[in-house]
Amino acid sequence: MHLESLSIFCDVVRRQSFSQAAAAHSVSQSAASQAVRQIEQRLGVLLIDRSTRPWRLTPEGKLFFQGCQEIVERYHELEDAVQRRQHPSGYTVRVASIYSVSLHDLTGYVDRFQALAPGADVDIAYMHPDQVYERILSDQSDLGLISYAHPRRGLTAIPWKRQTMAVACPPGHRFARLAREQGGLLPRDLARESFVTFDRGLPVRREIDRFLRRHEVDMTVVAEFDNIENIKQAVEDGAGVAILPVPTLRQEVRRHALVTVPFRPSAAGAPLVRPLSIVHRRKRRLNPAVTEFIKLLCAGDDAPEAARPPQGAAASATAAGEAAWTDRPRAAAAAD
Amino acid sequence: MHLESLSIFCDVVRRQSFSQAAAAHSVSQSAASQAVRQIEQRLGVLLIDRSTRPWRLTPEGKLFFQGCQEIVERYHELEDAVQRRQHPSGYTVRVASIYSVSLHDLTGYVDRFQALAPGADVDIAYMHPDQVYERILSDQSDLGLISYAHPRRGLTAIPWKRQTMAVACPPGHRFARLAREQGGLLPRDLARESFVTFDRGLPVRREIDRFLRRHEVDMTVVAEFDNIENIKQAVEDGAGVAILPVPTLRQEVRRHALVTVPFRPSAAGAPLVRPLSIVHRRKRRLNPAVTEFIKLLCAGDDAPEAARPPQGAAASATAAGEAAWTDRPRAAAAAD
DNA sequence: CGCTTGCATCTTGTTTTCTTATACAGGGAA
DNA sequence: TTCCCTGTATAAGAAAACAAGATGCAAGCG
Repeated sequence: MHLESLSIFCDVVRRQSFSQAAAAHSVSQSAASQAVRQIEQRLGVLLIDRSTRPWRLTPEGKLFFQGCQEIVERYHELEDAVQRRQHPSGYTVRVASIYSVSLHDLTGYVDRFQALAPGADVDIAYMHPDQVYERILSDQSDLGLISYAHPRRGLTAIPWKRQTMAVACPPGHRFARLAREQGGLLPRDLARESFVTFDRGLPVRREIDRFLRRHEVDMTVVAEFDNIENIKQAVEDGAGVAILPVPTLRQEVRRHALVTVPFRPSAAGAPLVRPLSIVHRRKRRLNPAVTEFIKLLCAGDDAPEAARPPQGAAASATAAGEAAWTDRPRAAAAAD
Repeated sequence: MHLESLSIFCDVVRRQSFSQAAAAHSVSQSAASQAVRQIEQRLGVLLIDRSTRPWRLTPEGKLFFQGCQEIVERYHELEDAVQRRQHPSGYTVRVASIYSVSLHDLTGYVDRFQALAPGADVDIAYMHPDQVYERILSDQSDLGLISYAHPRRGLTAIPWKRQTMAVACPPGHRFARLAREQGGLLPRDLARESFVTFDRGLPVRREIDRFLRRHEVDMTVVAEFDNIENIKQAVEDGAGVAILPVPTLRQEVRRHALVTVPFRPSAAGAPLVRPLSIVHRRKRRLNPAVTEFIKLLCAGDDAPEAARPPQGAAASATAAGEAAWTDRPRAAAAAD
């Protein structure tokens, strides 16, 4: 019997809901249903009486639930204990992040985390996305922060933030005035504008192109880079405008080197956002500090900038890791 | 994490041997090795220090072993408790057996079992092998006793007995004298003899034919039946001789209706035996009484007749169910 | 030294499990 | 009632996990 199945069963009982338990365990509702059924079949006993609505535990179900709960808990404690013995005291959470997750974003979390878990330490390193994947897979880091996370063999990703993207231009650009006067611009205002953007093949570039195509806007690409810093520099130098995640422009905006011009809400389709994800090794138990840190990252969406969806969709955030995708074979890494 | 893996780990530790633990759990040594390794990988901790010989538990391994042992045990007790609640008291072990496992064989076991477990009851029904499979799969019986068990979807078989086969003939037959004078006959003595045997297509028939072919003996088949009773009757009636499992001839020998003539040990290949197996539903927890009964059947090889291999090969018989095969898709059922 | 024993690893075929899509049932609203 | 909505079960196909056998490798032993 799979301990994970037992855990799901317990969660189903506690929440009185298959679907919620499934979400909390990052599996489909179907999988939760099947997990419970599998236990029942193995035991040859009905644990849940589904004939009544809402369903209830059978007497056997109650008995099993109580025992299960304790067994699952004990096992988790055992794993903790074993891992704790290895790293005798004070965990270090090793985070590998892409450059463009600004330091500023993270320090807040780190401070809160260290307040929360005095013994623990967070060690953040910034690097190219390929290296992030690399370090996670080679177990040099516990967590990775990347954008447009692409499922990969041996990795699990948890959605983290969705950064809205906006047009960046020099303060003197006509768009800057447009932003002041109208509060933003429409996609079609970009038509035939000089455009500094990402290399083809990067996921972010594909997203931007899709966005422009959707709005039937044709821009003039004057330069392509594989990283945000170069793009910002080019825009500062007057090469043209760019579409970038707003939070990455904080510094330049503050020192008035660049201006962000948001898109005004437009009819056609979703706004342009850059999804950031937390990735970690799959099939690998994360130590308690890491789990805690993930929980903090996800829960603490009272974070400064992240563009949150208006409401809803945030429901059922319980365990860190709900709604994670897990890998699928083969994927091409890409910088942005 | 698979509870079975934890259980294997515990067993590996207790026996200080991967291979023995594997055998006790009816899996390959490879599987045991991988199970332990999987735990280690998940924990990111080495449980067994393999650098020394014999290997030893690491400190983490010791810790984990202690906890594991208790968790596994607790879970088993929980399953027991849940199942016990369903069948409030006194189990009935429902056995479905082919006709040719003589009643006599079983009553001894049943008596011993009832002495051992006063509350329990054994309910044996005799039927055609197809029906045995049927009843097991449809959960009408807990255990099945069949010969030449063929892997089937959803079934697990545990080797039980190996009945030596011998020639059966009427007391007046020349073979009877041969048996008295020489203690048995050689396969080639059968050449051109009138032969009553099983239907083509039955596993037992194929075995017999293979045996005769191996010894380059050509017999004259005068009748074919799909069951032992008819064959015995035909031999009694003087239709010819037959090759049958010795234990199935007990009654006829006692009342001097038939004589068994064993084969004298001969060079070419193994002796002719009929393997009997205990089958049960796979992926299904057997209740304690059933487990106990299986253990009794397997351990109690102090049984009257079964032809045991001289020595060795009986090693490592610990848990009931060592060296069981588990199903493989599709199989043709056959009577014998 | 070569042999035997015991564990690890690789490969391969099968089984299991997961996901998506869809069906179905009960409860509530129109 | 009838329709819709919510929540769970089921089906089918795809993906992952698993197990067995073959083989490799290292240590003990004659």
